[in-house]
Amino acid sequence: MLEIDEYADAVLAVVETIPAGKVMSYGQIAAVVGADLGRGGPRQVARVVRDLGAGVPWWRVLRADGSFAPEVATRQGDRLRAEGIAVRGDRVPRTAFLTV
DNA sequence: AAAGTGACTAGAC
DNA sequence: CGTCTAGCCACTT
Repeated sequence: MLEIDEYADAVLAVVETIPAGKVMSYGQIAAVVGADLGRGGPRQVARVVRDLGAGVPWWRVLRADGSFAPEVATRQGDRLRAEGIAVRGDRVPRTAFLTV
C-alpha cells in the first residue's frame, strides 16, 4: 500500500506544472521541492514518480543529461516525440528543459 | 542494526 | 562526445 505524504504531493504538483513540449530533470524537481520541505534527493523524486506514475505526466521527467530511465525509455521517448520534442535516440536536447 | 540497492548527479578522464 | 567514481538519501533485505 502507498499513501500520499507531503513530499510525494509536492513532487506531484511540480510535475503537473511542466508544460507540454518541455521536460525537467529529477534533480531540478528535487531542488524545488527540497527548498520547501528540506528533503532532497533526486533518487527520492524518481521513486515517487515511479510509484505514483498513474495520472502523472511522468514522461516529462528524466535525467539531468536528457536521457531516459532504461525501464521506460521506449515509451517515454515515444510520448515526448508526440509532444513535439526532438527526441534523439534515448535522449532529448538541452533546449527541451524547462529551466536551464 | 548493518549492508545492499536504485526511474540520480556532478565531476574527473 | 563517451565511460568511470564518489556522494547522495530513502527503502529493502
